[in-house]
Amino acid sequence: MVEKKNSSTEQKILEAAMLEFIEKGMAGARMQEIANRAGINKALLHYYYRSKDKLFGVVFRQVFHAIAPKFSTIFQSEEDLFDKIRHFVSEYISLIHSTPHIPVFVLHELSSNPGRLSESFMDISINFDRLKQQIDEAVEGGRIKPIVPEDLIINIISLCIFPIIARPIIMPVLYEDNPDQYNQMIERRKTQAAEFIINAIKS
Amino acid sequence: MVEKKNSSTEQKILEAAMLEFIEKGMAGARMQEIANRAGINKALLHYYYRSKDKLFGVVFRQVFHAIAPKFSTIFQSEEDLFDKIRHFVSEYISLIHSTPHIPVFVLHELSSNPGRLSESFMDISINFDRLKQQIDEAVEGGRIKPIVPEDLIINIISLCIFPIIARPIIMPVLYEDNPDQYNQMIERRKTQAAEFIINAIKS
DNA sequence: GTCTATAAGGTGATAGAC
DNA sequence: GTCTATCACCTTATAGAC
Repeated sequence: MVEKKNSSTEQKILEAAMLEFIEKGMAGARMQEIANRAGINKALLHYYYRSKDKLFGVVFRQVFHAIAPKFSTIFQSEEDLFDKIRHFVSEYISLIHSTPHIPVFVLHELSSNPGRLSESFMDISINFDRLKQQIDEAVEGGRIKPIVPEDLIINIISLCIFPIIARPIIMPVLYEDNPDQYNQMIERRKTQAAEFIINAIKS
Repeated sequence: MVEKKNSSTEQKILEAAMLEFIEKGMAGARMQEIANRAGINKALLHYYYRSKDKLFGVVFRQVFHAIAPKFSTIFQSEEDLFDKIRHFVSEYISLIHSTPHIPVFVLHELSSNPGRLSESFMDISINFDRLKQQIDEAVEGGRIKPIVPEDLIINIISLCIFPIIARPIIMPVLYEDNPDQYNQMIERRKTQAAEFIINAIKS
């Protein structure tokens, strides 16, 4: 109780920093703009977080965790394989669609900063074991066509994320810049993408 | 013939600028570093291209054109639908794999710069008409399951590009940072991804 | 904890000699 | 065409008052 507005201010800074970093990236973000968004002074940023680098580190870790752990949660469940795919695709498209800029932000920073941010997913250790096991069993049982489990997982995630991060290209090229048509496509995918995958693998 | 090294220097600058911009993005790129890479002086950059902004504009347009027009070339051909998919997937994965940082660069810049770069694909006008027509015909003829042509196109492209741009995450998470395993997966995809798609749609 | 003022260094761009 | 030297501005970070 010693610091009244401490926790609140610290939180406001973090939220402002997320918006700024996600939108502009580490190199394009400005400490002044973060301060403006948080409604406080620039010097306070350095009081709570020592430097731009430190602040970015906190933001990146938090942002990455916000979209990565969802894998484990659903993939580890004991649902039937096909239902698990349906479930995951629907949930994950919704999640990514609600924060569509995060994946490109993460990929861009990992690209520009090879190595430096690697620890960010060291501690995540996403667990695909149960899903891989299910896929192997389904292959051996003849329920689905032979496929390398990792390949199928990559296909599933690709079909969820890419249509959302590629919106700036898809919308003008395929939908004449009509946002409604684009959003309808995304809605449709929440069920159709899973059926596409299931058709692709079932024997 | 008035300017001896003109064309050569201008070209060296452009190539150096591509490397720098693709790696660091517009905000992170440094004119000094571009000059270093080109083996010339910083002032020369401004002699040939007026400003960082102009130089970036030239680079972005050229980079975007390098990966976008491939769509039309293959998609417009008169191959059978299934063979066209096989053909495109193989060619496009090879192309993207050879310059894996371009898609994230393009998406990041389009994200940070909503509107400003829109003209870049105004003049491209990728032509999906023939492919869409083929898909519609295959649906009506009962050769493939009902699907919206745009949805199938998005699926195809997603399965080609995402596994490559997500390498910084896929390699540590799925392959324990082993590049060989990752590269084998990409090689496998050149044929397997097309079969995955064809299985998904064929009746 | 929060502010104003300012230091210290980097960056895009130009002037002018060769 | 190509270089060196330099300007003007912007950005991170800190000092110090309240």
